[in-house]
Amino acid sequence: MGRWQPGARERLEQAALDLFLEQGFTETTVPQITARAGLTTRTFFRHFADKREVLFAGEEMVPEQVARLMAEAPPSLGPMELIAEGLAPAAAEIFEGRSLDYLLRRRAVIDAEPALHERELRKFSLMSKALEQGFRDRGVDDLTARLAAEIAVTTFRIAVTRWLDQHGDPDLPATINQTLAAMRHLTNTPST
Amino acid sequence: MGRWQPGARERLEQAALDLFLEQGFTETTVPQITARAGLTTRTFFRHFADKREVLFAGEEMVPEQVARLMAEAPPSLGPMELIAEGLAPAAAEIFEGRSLDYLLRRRAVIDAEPALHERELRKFSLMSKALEQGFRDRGVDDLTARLAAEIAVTTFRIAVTRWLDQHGDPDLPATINQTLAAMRHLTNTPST
DNA sequence: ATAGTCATGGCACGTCGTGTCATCACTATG
DNA sequence: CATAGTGATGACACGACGTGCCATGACTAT
Repeated sequence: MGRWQPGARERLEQAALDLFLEQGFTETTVPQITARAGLTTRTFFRHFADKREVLFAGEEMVPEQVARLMAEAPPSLGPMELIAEGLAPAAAEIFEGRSLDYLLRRRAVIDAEPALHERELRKFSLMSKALEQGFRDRGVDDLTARLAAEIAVTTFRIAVTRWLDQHGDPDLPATINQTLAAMRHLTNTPST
Repeated sequence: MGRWQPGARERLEQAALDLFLEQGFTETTVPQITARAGLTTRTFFRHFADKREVLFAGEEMVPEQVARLMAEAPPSLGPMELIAEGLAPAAAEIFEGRSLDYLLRRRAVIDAEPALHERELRKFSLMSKALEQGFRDRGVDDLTARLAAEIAVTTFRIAVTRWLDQHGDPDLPATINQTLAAMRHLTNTPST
């Protein structure tokens, strides 16, 4: 036993998600969240930079995870090969420990609130920055690194959306492969 | 002469951009902006939904512009052809009337403030939604429409970044073409 | 024991953004 | 000329957000 009830951060996340689902993000105040978690308002802002961040906890490690996975990959892989091979493992690591149900409820809250969508876009932007740096570290030129990073994130985002739309079936790796195949088919269309 | 000094909105935009450059976004308060524009705080929020929006005025018409341009394009064009032909004209219309200097100063402010970057990402997201709908209206299937929309926006964003990095030379249409060519080259790389 | 550490509580405060009503110049209609 | 209507702005109160600062109190190390 600790000096305080342990798991304050997790209690805040749980209380916040529940309240957002019950009565909406805007209608939920920080004091309401902390009251349900048995804490005070000031403590909330010690754990999360702002009210929105409570839905994105744990994602601050994504850039580091991406950097590590890219550094571990065989140096011989080109950008598109790395995307094709690395996206599914990366997704598995990012979503590790979170249930499909949690992801669906979280998405429902985010989709209902433009301010939360904004924050989610920023998280993907940070992920893209990490990918871009990873590609550069592998010797890819600046423009290609930037493009490959954006392609990877876009494929990831669209695949996850489709995967959640179908409640997890087919599985995420298969959906990623389908999405990537569609991307290649589209961009390989002749311009004439 | 009107009953009030005309151009309140424009005065607010100008005062805000100047103050953001002088002392930063966070350090600038809305009363400071309105004082410089000769207005009151309440009036600021009648013109802009929040403090960040003052930097994105006029962009609310982008989705409609995109929809119109896509509807006017020859129906025979496939998604990638439409992107290749339509991106430069779209960019010209979106940036019409804004000087390179204005775009550079605006970007400097946005890049210095994550909250503003978030808002910019949301604007691009809305542009993507409009593109996606436009592709669907042209008979493109859902997945391809989504992918094509994201490809278009990504190409647009990266090209504009590169164009501004080089202070406008080469011109934007040429930079768009280069960026799109690099995108095709990357995605056409064999996976083996 | 005693000092140090660290998550939390409590409080004050500035800023943001909204609801509400008043003002006041101009416009339309008689 | 008179009167009612319109629309942008002013003025004020208020709740919520987010931060700075100091106090508390339980655990830890020596």
